[in-house]
Amino acid sequence: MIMQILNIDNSCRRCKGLILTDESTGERYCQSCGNVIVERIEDSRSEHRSFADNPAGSRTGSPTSLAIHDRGLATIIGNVNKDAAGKSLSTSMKYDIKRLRVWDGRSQAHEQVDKNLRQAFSELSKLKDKLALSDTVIEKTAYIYRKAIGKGLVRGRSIQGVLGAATYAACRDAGTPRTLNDVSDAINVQRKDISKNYRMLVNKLDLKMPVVDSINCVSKIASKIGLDEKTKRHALEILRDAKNMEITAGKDPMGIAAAALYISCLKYNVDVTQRAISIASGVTEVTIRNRYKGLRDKLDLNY
DNA sequence: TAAGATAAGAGGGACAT
DNA sequence: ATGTCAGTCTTATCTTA
Repeated sequence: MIMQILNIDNSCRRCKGLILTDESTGERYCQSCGNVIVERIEDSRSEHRSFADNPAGSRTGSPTSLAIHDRGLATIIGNVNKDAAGKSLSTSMKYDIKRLRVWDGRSQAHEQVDKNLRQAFSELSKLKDKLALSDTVIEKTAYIYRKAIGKGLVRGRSIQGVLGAATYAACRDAGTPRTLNDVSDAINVQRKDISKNYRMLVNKLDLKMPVVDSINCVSKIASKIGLDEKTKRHALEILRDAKNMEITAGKDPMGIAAAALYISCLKYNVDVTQRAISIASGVTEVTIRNRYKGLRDKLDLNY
């Protein structure tokens, strides 16, 4: 329902408004009505294929990325004992090159580390699709994962567990609203493991994580259910008041956002059930009710 | 069928031992 | 390091309108 096929002319089906892309969240949304079209961002980097008028083909080589095990910069020392001019090498030179070759091989393989990265980044590209993550988040995830490997934090833990944690951390850092449950479902690792690894990463790598803002959560939920702009705005007002009264601390931001939206729906007589909001937000109905009660009592709302 | 109530259980932070 | 405690959230079940 909320997902629509993207029009060829890049305009919103509902109101013909211009479609914009939010680089940080990877969401494509309508400029005028806020309707989220599809939560996926295509890789907009240059393509690497040869053209008829450029038979040599590669202009720049493959793009370098942290999310490739060797960053796309692999270099191998060949196995032929010839120099650049094709002449055979001297005996002493052959020896030196042999030594080089050994070390080159070792650095290529990086023993376990390189294997680990290969596997991790293959998982990461699957995650990118499942969670509709932007390139920014992917690079950030790869960066965090590399740091974790470098500190030997992956040893004794599952690759997927740590990668999931790195992904979650990258999302938090980029302000892309993905919950532990989102990541957990996508990578098929128990939520508690991701969360445990996430805290470990934050600790050991001294990551500075911004607190999840319930305001970001509102638009995520609202677009999933397809609520209009007016309802959304009122929910944001409720959130602002709630924050001023300091009744949001220690609560799940997603839960607060869900409750604020629910209240907003009641006010404008929008026919949305707690269940619908619960599914869209990933928090249970009970939690929504609790937050709803809390907000209603503290803010003197009479509906 | 949606909303409200209640209880049991899990996980994590704060704090003391 | 380990244990306890208060507070939060989830799951499950029952009642109410």
